[in-house]
Parts: sequence; structure tokens; C-alpha cells
Amino acid sequence: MAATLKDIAKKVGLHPATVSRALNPRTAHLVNPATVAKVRKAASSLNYVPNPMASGLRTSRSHTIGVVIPDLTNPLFPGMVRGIQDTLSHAGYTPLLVNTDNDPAAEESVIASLSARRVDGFVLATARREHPLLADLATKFPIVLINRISESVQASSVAADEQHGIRLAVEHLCALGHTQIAHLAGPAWSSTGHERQQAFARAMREHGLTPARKPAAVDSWSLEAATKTALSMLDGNTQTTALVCANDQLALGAIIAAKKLRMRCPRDVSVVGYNDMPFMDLVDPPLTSVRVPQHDIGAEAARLLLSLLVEDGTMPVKHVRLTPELMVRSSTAPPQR
Amino acid sequence: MAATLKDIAKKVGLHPATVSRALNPRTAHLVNPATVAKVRKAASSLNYVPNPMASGLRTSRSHTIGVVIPDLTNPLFPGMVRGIQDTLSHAGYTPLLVNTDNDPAAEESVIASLSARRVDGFVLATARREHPLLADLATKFPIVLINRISESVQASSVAADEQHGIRLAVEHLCALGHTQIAHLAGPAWSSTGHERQQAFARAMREHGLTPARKPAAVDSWSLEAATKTALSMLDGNTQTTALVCANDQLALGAIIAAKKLRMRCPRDVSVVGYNDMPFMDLVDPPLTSVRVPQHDIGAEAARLLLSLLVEDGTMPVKHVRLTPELMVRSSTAPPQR
DNA sequence: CGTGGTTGCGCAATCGATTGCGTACGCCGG
DNA sequence: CCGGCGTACGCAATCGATTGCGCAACCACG
Repeated sequence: MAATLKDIAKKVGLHPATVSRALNPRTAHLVNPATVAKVRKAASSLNYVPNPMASGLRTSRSHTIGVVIPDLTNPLFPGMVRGIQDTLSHAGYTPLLVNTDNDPAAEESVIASLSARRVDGFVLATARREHPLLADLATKFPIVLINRISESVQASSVAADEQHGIRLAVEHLCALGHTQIAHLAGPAWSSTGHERQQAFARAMREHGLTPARKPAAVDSWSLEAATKTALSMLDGNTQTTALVCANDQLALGAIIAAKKLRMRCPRDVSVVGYNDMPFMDLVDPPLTSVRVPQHDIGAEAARLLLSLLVEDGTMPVKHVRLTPELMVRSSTAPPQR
Repeated sequence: MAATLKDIAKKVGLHPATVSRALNPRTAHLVNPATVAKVRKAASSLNYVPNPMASGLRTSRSHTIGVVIPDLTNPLFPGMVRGIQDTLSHAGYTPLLVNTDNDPAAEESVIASLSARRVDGFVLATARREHPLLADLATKFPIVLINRISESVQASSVAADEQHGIRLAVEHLCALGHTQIAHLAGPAWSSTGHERQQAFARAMREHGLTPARKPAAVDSWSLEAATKTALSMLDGNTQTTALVCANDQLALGAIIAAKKLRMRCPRDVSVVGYNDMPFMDLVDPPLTSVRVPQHDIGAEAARLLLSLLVEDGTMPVKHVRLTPELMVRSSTAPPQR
């Protein structure tokens, strides 16, 4: 049905090998320019489309990239995935997207199935801090970590500058006059949760403040867990006037908790989120949040991986940090007391 | 590096062809059960993983499915995509996801690149009603349409039962005592926009009502367009007490417009959304919305496509309609006048 | 002992593109 | 006119799995 190199070769009276060289930009210089032109014309007149399986079989490169994320329905990820897709597709690569639901077993199985598909590399957005598979994977494939730092793993990474993001939040609250600021932290097993907690402690120190109370960490990134934890943080506590939350879900949970305790946000307690998911400007109250450049993170990760693919193994490990931005809205206000 | 059939054959002293048959469930019955067992053992001891490019080249099936959506960052789609992924991966297929941004040119190019990848079929969530490419594509590939109806195209489809969803909204408003109900319609070029508008007219007729005014259609699905259109609908209009919106973005725009006109929702105007995107329970006011079973739509589309792939062309065209559900929240209330 | 049927498996071609190697040919200088 | 060289191209092997064809071994039966 579809035209092959052989068909073109027959049409122009050349050998398939010559046609292959003429059509491949990397080898076209080996062929007489006039011949190249003739071949190109014949190819397009036959609607020739190279068969990636055939070339992949021969070259053992699939031009596909495994993209591993926890959960596509988490609003944090679609932006990043699009950044990855947009960049990869321009370079002739196709992302293969899979979800792990943060389940280590699922992670193992999706990575296995992507390896079986012979992907050329991986972009990984796994959340857990410690990760036996990663170190292993990094030895076998070019990989780029996204939205997480690599502690033990020798691999390039792209993420938001968490220190800067948290500092923006703390600075903003300070400027409003808050001194009693606490952190509603993400799960300790989570890379970003851990890092933001550290960043919070540091930012407070930099401002000469001590946290209103020691950070409380949720055990999952869910709204429910956040509500529960925030309830126990705020209940009977009249000290704390502001909460820096490790992400938007936690912030929303904190606001719900405050409501349950008959505290008003921002009157009685200011709340800052993190990530600035879609529609955070429309919740009640509109959430002040640290916006991370999701699309850029994805795009940069893809670029990094692409350059890893061409410079086979000679590229040094690189850690890219993109700068977040504070979106000030109505969940923060000067303290009333 | 990776083990091949030949390696296994050498290890067990058989011919690669025999090993192939033994490992393939469909042909294993042609091989002595004892031999099959031996081969299996050798295969797993060598960590054999079949090379999909080699088998794909021979069989000209890639076990990949093209999934074409307008925009992954639109919260409507991640749920559907996961439904597709979860179902396809269980069957050994891998989705190849691309975005079109509703741009016909982009659509053409992504479909071309997916064809070049030799996908075995397509799941298409293109929004436009009329579509020259689709009819063409349907003749060359098994395809399933998602979240849209097929008017001219001879292809199976999966979507929410729009008539039912809109009827739920209208019924709910009627039950609250509204009689002056209007429709904020989606773009006319959009399949769902068109269908929901028809459904609204029908539902009103069924309830013996006439629309408070003729439907106003936005020219794009954006919040901004919705705000503008809703402003012109509501300004100076004291008749309309309730708005059925063609999706959640439009509903949010309507609420913003109402605020600008110093109308309160739901006191002065009730608003119903459609799709029930994430966090619609947390916006101000919490939005009453028609929830569509996104994951199920995706899963069902994938199942449909899979069965198309096995029953080569003999399966009749099937149109699956899944039942939506009304999530009643605080953006709707009895009319005040 | 010869014939027929069945079972188990090997042989070799095939899919389409890539690539190392070899060769023909043209051109130049000697 | 010949040796040397470089350019342009062809040949054939190769990647790994699949599959039509057919061989050979086996059993059963007349």
C-alpha cells in the first residue's frame, strides 16, 4: 500500500540504498545534488513516508520518549506534559505517556513496558524522594528528572526554584505585617514536600522570624488530608495569622478547615498556595499562590533530554531551576491583631 | 544487549522460529507443550523482551493508537485520556497523545505524523462539527469519535448523553421555580455547543417553557468570551432568572458578568455549568454543574476501538451515550421574583 | 512391510530501512 | 597513455520477529 524506498528506487532507476542516502539529511552529501533532487521529487510524488519500525529496527532507536508522571488528572501535570510534547514533536520524537498514581509497583511495571517499547529516554516526574529504580534506570537510559531534585541519582533535572518560590510567599506575608507564620507541609516522602519545608525554614530564618509552630505535614497531597491536618493546626491556636501551604490542594484544605473553625480567610488567617493551578483565581477566596512555569519546565526537560540523546553520554549533569512568580490575590491580607 | 529469539533458540537448542511459535499464545498450540515450557523458562531466564519494532515491521501493526484532543490543559480531557490509557495499556496498546488547539492545520499535521508512525487506529476528540479529514481518515483507519457526534462521518462514537444532561439542568431549575431560563451557548462551530443548544430548546419545550430569550452563543469556549457574551445577555434584562451554560468556563464567565452588573448569583440569577471540572465545588459560589463521566467515556472509546481492531471491519457502527449526573451546589436557588 | 495421517519443528523468505564495503567512472597530472 | 585519486553509486548483509511451506519422525493399521 504505502510507498517504500524500493518503489522510489524503481521509479528513478536507482538502488534503494542510494535513495535512502539521498533522503536522509545526514547522508545526503554523499549523493549527487542532482540525484538528490530527482529522488526527492519522486518521493513526494509517491507520497513516500518512511516506516519508523523499519528504521528503528535497523538503528535500534525508536524516536520515542517515555514520560512518567503520577497522575494526569492532577492539574499540575497537563501543562508540563504539553511543554514536553510541544518540544519533542518539533524534534521528531513522540512522547509515550504513563501514570503511576505514585504506586511503586505501578511505576516499576510502566517503566518495564516503556523499556519493552524501546524508548530512547525518559522524562520522570516521580514524586517519592528515595527511589531504587531511578539509579538503575539512569545507567541504562538517558533520563531527565522533572519537578523533583535528584538526591542520590546521577541525572539531570528541571524544576521550579522552590527556595525562591517559598521565599516569595514568606516575603509577601512579611510585607503585609505577619510575624506568626506557619507551614502546612507536604508528605515527608515527597520530594517537593520535603524541599519546600526546608525552604520555608530557611526563608523564615532569613527574615529573622521563627515559625509560629513547627510545621505539620500531611500524609498525602489530598484535600481531605489537608483539611484534617489544618484543623488540628488551627484549632485553639490564636497565634498563627498566616499559613504557607506546600501546594494549592493543601491551601484549599486549610481554607475549608478555617471555615469549619469559624475563622475567615483572609480576615483571621492568610493562606498562600503553591503551583497556582487553573481556576485558583476563582475559588473563594481567590487564592494567593506561587505560580510555577509548568509549560517551561516540560519544554526545558525535553530540550535537555534531546541534547542528551545527541551528545551520547558526554554531557555533564545539569540542574535547571526555573523561577516561579507570586500571584497575589485575596486569600492574603494584613493581620487583624 | 537485549536477548533475542535467536539467543533463546541457541540456549535451548531449537530453531528461532520454533521459539517464536512457542512464545506466541496464538501459535503455541503448534508446539509440544514440554517444548513450550522449556522455551518459556529459557526466555524468562534470559529476560527476553520481544522487540516491538521487529514484530511490527513484519506484521505491520504497531500496537499504538493515536489519541487526538484539542488541548490537554483543558480540564475536560485529562480524565478521558486516563480512561483511554488505562484501558489500552491492559490490552498491550500504547496511546500516542497529540494536541490540536482546535486548529485545523495543526490537526492535519498531527494526524499525518501519527499515520507516519503507523498507528493502528485513532481516538478523536476533535471539536469542530464539520470535518473533511475525518471522513477520509475513517476509510483508512479504525476510528472512534469521542465527546462529539458523528454527523456525516461513518464512525463509532462515545459521548455523554447531552440531551439528558441538559434536561437535568432544566428540570432542576424548573423544580426550583424558574420559568425565565436562558441558554448561554457554546460556539456554533463546535459539536457539543451545537448539540447542547438543540438539547436546551427541546428540554424547554418538554417543560412547556419558552426560553427567556433566544440563546446567545460565544465565539470561543473561553472565560473572556463568555463574560462578554453574558454581559450583553444580562445587561438591562430583568426577565432572565436562570442561565443554563454550555460548559463550566461559560458558567464562570456568566458569574463574573453577573458580578460586574451588581447581580448576585444565585440570588439574582441562577447558573448551571456543564462538565463539572475539578474544583468547581470550591469556586464562588460553588457551581451547580452537569458531571460527565470522563474516565468512562475514555475507557469505553478505547474498548470500542480495541474491538474494531480484532473484528476487522465487520463490526457495525455503534454510538454509545453515557449518562451524566447533576451536581447540585450553590449557584442555583429559587428565583427571588 | 508398506501406506497414510498426524505432529513437531526447521528452512528460508519477508517486512523496510540502513550502512560497510567495493567498484566503476571521470578527471587530473605525469 | 597510464597511474592515482576522489566522487557517486550498487551490492549485500543486517536488524528481530513472523509465517508458508515442507521435511522427517512417529504411530497405527491393513
